[in-house]
Amino acid sequence: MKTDSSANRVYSEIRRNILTSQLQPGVRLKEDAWAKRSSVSRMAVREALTRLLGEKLVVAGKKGGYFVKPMTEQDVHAIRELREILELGALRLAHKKITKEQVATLEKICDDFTAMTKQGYYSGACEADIKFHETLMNCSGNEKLIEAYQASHIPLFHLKMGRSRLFMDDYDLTDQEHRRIVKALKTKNLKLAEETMIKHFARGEATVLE
Amino acid sequence: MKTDSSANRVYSEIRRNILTSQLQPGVRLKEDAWAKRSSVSRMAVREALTRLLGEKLVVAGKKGGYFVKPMTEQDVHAIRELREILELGALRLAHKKITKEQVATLEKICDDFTAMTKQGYYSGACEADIKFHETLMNCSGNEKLIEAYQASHIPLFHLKMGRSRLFMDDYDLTDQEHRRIVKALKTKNLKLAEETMIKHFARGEATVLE
DNA sequence: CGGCCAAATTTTGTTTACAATTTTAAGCAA
DNA sequence: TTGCTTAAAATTGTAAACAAAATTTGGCCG
Repeated sequence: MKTDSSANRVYSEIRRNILTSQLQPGVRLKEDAWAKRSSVSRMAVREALTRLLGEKLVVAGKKGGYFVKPMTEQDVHAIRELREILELGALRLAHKKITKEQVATLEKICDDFTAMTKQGYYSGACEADIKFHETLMNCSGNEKLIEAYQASHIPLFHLKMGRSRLFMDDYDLTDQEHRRIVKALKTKNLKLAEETMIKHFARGEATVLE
Repeated sequence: MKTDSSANRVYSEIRRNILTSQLQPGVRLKEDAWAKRSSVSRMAVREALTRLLGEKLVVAGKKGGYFVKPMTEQDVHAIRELREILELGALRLAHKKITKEQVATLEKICDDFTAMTKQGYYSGACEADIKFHETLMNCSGNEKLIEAYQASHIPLFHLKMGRSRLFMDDYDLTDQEHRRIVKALKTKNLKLAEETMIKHFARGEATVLE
């Protein structure tokens, strides 16, 4: 498949819409509607939708048709558990092989996070938060682990988290915890990094459940 | 998509062929050839292939066409690491919530494994081995974790392992380790279960690298 | 003999058309 | 109004046809 094929274009467009919650879970994705909207043939849309089916971003109705995959409360909890497993795993791998440059990148992201929260750019801060964790995953150096992380659709989960994070206190704590994790990695203190990350996630869940 | 649609049929067929290594990594999957072979239209095959693209079981060539995803030596290592992360995570969750019935199921699979190795059914034993680990994942009760495990295409990895497992000694050790893990879960000895599983995987890698 | 160019073939990308199914809407009687 | 039946519309599933691109083939020249 060439990267500029029409099927690929509409695939990217629908995917982005789902991942940014422009498309609500459960809504039906009509082939003709997307074909007209994206100025491609209906078959291109079909291809895009079956590909997203493979990625488990959409589900197929028993009587035909595709729907944005719904996310239950149970899913939110399951994804949080999975995220913890994957990120702690990545942390242990990163601890062994992280480079100075990678540490610097993480520190830069922390600074960005701080700056944006101070100036009231909360969506931007949320993006920096996501980026922090993605970068940490990359530091694991394990391509399959990174794939698994991406396939678990953290952005969707993170959005749900982000919505409930309304207070300034939470941003400050998040910032401190991120920085403590980086520092622990820098000083090869795996134990501290692990403990901080576990607390980080636990607090995240508590915040959501409030 | 109805479950008996032609696209779904050919999807299942190609998928099974990849997962059982009937189709070698890297080979090109020609639409017309599969259309004739499966007596469906070419578009149905295209759908199947794009869905498999979403599942990352095939890759798209830059100049078009689909190919069975190749697996490098590096991938084998990465998947082993990922597997360890996911299975240890599942073990910790299972430790908290495993039922008597689930323990019994695991014990039954161990017995099957023993019986088959004794009688020389080594492919069967390999299947029982895969089943043991899949069942363990199920005991975690975390649907997303199970999905991640399945999406990591362990069967392909396991086949590579299985090929190198030529000696009877290895089957015996595998059997013992499986049983020790089940016993540890039964007696709520998480520490022992973890240690045994870590050793189990370490030995697995060593066997392959020989 | 080997490399290179062009024609022929194969293969994929895209569109259109049609059939089958499902959903929606309308009419009608209780 | 409500529930049922049936017609109409919308939507998906399937196939065929065509265009574009890539691959192979075969011959030509050095």
